[in-house]
Amino acid sequence: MTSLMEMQASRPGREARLEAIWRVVSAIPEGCVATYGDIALAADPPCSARQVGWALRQAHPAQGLPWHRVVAAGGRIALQGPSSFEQRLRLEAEGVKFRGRGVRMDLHHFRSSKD
DNA sequence: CGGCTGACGCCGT
DNA sequence: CACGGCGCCAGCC
Repeated sequence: MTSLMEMQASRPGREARLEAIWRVVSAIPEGCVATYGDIALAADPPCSARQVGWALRQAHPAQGLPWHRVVAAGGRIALQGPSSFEQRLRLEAEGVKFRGRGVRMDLHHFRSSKD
């Protein structure tokens, strides 16, 4: 009996939270970007921006999640190293314009239909 | 239990 | 623009 209870008690929804966040991310249209904070608030239930970063890290490449469309506040690329380069290339391939180090949020910022 | 580390965000200096 | 501090939260040691 502990097995069932333990399953719900020890993991109150690790997977559920991941899916809630992934769902919002996958809804970002091509050529658009959203911030970690946006995703956090749009998720159901809402969470913190940190958790969004955590969720993206847990995601598998095979999921085909558009992780590159998630940027930090102000359009900054939060990833570091080679990954940040890859993210920028992927975004530019979708027609996303940059200004300096960050995305032109005035052109590509996507907001959930609910707002 | 405590401390450290991140794909965060915001505000102050 | 560069730090630095604080809140935030999951994971690891």
